[in-house]
Amino acid sequence: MRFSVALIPTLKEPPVEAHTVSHRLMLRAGLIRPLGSGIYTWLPVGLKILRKVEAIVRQEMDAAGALEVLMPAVQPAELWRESGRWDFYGKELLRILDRHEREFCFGPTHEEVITDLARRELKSYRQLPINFYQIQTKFRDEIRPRFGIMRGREFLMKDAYSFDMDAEGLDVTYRAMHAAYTRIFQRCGLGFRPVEADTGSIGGSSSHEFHVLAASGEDLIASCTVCDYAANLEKAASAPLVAIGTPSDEPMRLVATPGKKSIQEVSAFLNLPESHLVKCLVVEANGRAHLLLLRGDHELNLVKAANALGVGAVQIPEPGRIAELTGGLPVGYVGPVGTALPILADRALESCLAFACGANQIDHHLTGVTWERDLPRPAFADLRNVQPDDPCPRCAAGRLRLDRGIEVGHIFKLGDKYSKALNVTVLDPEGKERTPIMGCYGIGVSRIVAAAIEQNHDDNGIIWPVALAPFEVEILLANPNDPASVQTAETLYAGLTAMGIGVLLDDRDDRLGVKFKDADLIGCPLRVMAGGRALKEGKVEIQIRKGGDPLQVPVAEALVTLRDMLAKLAGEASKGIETWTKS
RNA sequence: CGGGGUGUGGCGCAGUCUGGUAGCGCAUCGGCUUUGGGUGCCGAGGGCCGGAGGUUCGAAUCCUCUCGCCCCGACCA
Repeated sequence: MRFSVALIPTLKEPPVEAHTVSHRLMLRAGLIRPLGSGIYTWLPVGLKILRKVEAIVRQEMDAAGALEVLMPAVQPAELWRESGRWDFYGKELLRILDRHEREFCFGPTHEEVITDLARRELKSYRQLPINFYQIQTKFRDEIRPRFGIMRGREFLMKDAYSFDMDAEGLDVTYRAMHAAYTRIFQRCGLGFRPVEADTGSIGGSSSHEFHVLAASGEDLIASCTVCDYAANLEKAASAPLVAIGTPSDEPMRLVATPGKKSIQEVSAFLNLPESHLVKCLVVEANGRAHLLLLRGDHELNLVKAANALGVGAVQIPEPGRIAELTGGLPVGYVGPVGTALPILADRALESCLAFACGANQIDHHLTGVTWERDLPRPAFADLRNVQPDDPCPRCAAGRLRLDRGIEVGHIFKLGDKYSKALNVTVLDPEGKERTPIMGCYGIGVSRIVAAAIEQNHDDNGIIWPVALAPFEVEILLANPNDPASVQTAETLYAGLTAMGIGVLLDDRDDRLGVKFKDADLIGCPLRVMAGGRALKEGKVEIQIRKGGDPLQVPVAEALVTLRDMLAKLAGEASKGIETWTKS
């Protein structure tokens, strides 16, 4: 591509609303332009990157035996009523009416459509297992779109849906998808990590998320410093903690704590570490109030709480509502001793010797509270978020660390939720009707582009991994009015193109400084200077975008050198990944 | 959805409080200059000041409504 005739509208300054690195750089490098909240046009260079990701995903899905289809983006409400999701899905679902006022939605996902296809086309166990995928634009009307492409409303997604006869078959398919995803992210040159995820209310047996590790990631993931254990924060567990607490021969005592409500305040006032306090949280689940107990220095995990209480979700009531539920108690003094509410305590409290907590009396706390002596042992469950340095639940030696990640892939055993609701059956070898079980597997194709930038950039711009770069090489034509420079640049351009290497030729009649700045911004892995100082000695200058000293090579050797350097860069990228992923 | 902010040429902003008919930088176009890190100088084009209504002799500026966009909130009692 020639810069002079392309549309690559780079910007010195991005619009104010862009805050995250990838959003700013995508706008500045001329990859995308916004059209509305959370919706973007992909400009020529941006689209090249998107297509590279798409090609890698497609190749690996095909290699894993999945079959590509393309389903409608617009789906009839009828189908969603059948699965029960029309009323359940909420405002994220963009609902539209056609000219006959019939209801449709713009698909945020395609379980219904694929399951409908399956019930029409799948008749026999001989057709199974089968796995369909598509790469398609989705629309989810996010509460708050942000971070540009990262959390847009419209986005490009690869989604796949598998059908197996039984759980053993699904296991095989699931593992194949796990392996395919690993290859996809490796080939993209990204530092990533597969982590265990909560299966939530759908209740499947397995779920993994694939996260690109980046400081700006929206999600927290926990991983063991020794073994392979890794899970997202919703799911991550800890091995039992060592017992802490004050000696238990102290009697329980009522202490006046006027105006001291927060754990921090009470801890300072009573001169006790926060870990020796118990945090008492009133929550509501399916209209029933519960008292949840946590160690003072621990945080409640709402997903775990919902799982432990066997409900879809738990709510934190407003302070006024809490007062109603506790007989007029202001928040801060609620406690487990003498409460009428059912109690569920976090596991970390199981071994607590004695603790301080609210006294169910305004401006008072209890100290030296001891299980059995002062109150019966409640039910225990894992309710908290793990913290850095918690012991690993898998191995004896490991400790957990927390990192930020961007979720770019998710694989999930669905079970028979949709195949049952839409009545998919196939005949088994005995001629009996059976309901296949499903898995679903998503990749945020457009999100990968943003995630790659979050992970690979410097102050001057993007640094593309070779596999995703819109062009592997950018040629800077030093001076378009100098015939020798032009000839060198054109020869390189033709040569690289003939070798199948993507190349951007900056042939604009502009100052070199401008070209340098734009080249850094756009971030092609290699930059070649045609003309200038080097050419006076019959050489071109090659610069690796990642850094290092520029290399001077004779013009005649330039093509071979560039090809070899690219191969080396691509190789380094995938080697780096192996050390990241461990497993 | 709740709270806050903001809307002035393509981008970044000033002007709004204290009403008098719109300005700066970048970008664009023309000319000269410069030519290894966003050159310098001269000149030009481009804005019904988000929209509607109102107050006023007069509204970017004041009032009402409306739309867009951005930020914060949905654990720490």
